[in-house]
Amino acid sequence: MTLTTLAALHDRGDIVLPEDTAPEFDIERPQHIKFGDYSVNVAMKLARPPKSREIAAKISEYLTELGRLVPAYDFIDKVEVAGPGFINIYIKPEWLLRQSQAIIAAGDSVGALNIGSGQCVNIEFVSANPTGMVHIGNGRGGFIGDTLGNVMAAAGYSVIKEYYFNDYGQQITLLGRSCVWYMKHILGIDAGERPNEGYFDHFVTPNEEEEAAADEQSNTATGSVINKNGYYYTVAQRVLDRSPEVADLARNTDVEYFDIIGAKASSIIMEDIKKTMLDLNIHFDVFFSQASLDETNELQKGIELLRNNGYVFEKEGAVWMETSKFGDDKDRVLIKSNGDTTYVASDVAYAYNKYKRGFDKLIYVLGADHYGYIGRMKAVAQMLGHSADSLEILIYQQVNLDVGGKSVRMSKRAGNIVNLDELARLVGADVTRFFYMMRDHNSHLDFNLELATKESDENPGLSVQYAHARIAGILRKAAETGSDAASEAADANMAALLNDTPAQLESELELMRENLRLEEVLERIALHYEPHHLTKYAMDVAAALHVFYDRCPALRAENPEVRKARFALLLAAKTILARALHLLGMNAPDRMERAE
RNA sequence: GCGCCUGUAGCUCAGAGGAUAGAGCAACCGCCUUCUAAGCGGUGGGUCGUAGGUUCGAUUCCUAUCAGGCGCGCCA
Repeated sequence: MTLTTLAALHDRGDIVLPEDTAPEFDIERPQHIKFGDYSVNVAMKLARPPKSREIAAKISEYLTELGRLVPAYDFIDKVEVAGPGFINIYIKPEWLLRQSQAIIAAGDSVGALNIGSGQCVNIEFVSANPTGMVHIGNGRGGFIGDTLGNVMAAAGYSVIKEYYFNDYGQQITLLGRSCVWYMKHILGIDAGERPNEGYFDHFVTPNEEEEAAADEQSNTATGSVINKNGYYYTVAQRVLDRSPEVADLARNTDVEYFDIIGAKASSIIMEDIKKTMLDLNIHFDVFFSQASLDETNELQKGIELLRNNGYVFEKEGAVWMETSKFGDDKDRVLIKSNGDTTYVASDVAYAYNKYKRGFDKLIYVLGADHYGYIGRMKAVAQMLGHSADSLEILIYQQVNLDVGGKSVRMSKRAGNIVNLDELARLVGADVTRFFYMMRDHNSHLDFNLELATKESDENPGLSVQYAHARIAGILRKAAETGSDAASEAADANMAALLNDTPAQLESELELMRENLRLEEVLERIALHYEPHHLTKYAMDVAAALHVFYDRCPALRAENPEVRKARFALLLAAKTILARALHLLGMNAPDRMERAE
């Protein structure tokens, strides 16, 4: 169903197309299968009822003819006109069933597309500063970015996943000062009052101290005693273990030493973050250091480029860029009046660096608190000589804790921050990933830790893995009885299933319809940056598999031809499920072990 | 004050201008001599925040409004 179809009908005088514009229409999958596999609304776009029904009838006749005469259209079973002029197209059952073998043949690359046609895409996500652990809030970008990257790579884009970390500037100094304060406690030196600003664990009260020692979530406790199990205390200890010479520096209060110790602490924290990411199967190709922008002089080059392009001016002793010329709310400072470059200046340099590396598209996955980035960075893209569309910012909404049915914001002050590695340890990486990916990035996420850690029945992600494991179990069983499901499936005659009971055939066709949706789901995700559709899709395939499983025994099929054909369906579904799970960064297990 | 996100079943959420608005969980009723019951079948549950508008057709687009969240630094 294309414009050429319409043109042909126009030429025959069956329908009248508008002279100047190509008609817009949609090909969609109806909600109910009784309306066909595909439905086209072009007739209603061209005219109002009842005229639209006449047009639909003409198109329907034409398509029926095509299906009968043209081999390339022989998948068309029938075409019907319904309602105000819907053209409903039904696919031949046998054709659907036969696709199973193509899916099996595609294997791990099933669903691969070429809509990206090799375009280079840089996806930056997480990018949490190495001054503390990634928690369940700022970790959300990890799942979105990683899954989106996986899907875009499958869709034919050349994808680089990147983590930008800020190892530069005042916060490292602050981290160093905090670290020194803890070191003094460790070394038994008088540490004095705790600095107002910086990175600290919560205190514990004396009677909570023992309890806290046994409880790794001890940062929920507050009191007056230093928490020796607190994260920053342990970081300070690790800095001392690794670099005993800094014990001398800790006695010194000079700022330079804060920077040195801050750098050591930050690299330890960065290692922890990397480990957390690894444990959650969040993969990065590049970890990009902000400090390196200064070392390579790109910080200056970026500013120079903007200056040469005429977007830089001076005001009140500071150097500004005219982002407001490109739709930003206001202009932004690049160099402060004290001579320091701003964080924004680094952003310019970093974008400059990315474009220089040849990326066609820069995608930033950022939290809602970075909303202000959109206008400014799109302006930067244009000032650097690229289109506003070449830079895309995905804003994910905040993650709150769901405590007793109430949404509670995580905060350092409240001491209720839950780290991502804790969550991964409690519920496992696979469930964590699925849980996060069930929601649109635009939606708020209320994280119910209690529920997430509860019995796994409530986690639909496991039902998807179970579907995969179920199939693997059947294949295992087949192998035990000396048969090879794969080779049986390879020479199966899928038409054998057409004699199944209506209920069986229905479930078989439904399974194949779901299997065949993978490509369009991936396309939608890649084009609209909506990776959450993948979890819904995986659940749909799993549900179809479970129904099929209940209705259609394969090993015990009385007819050997039916058995073979069902093996083909099982292998196809297994291929699809494994692919979906892998794109989600999850395991596709061959066995499920009950955690009871 | 201005801008962005959200408001859909008891709960958490899907829903690409289409036909009778869906899923998971929770509740209730069935189904294991069967390839794993982490499953399947069934029942109940909705003024799609509210009010207008555009359209043959609006949960979807526009305007207004209410509610919740976030953002509007020479911080990072």
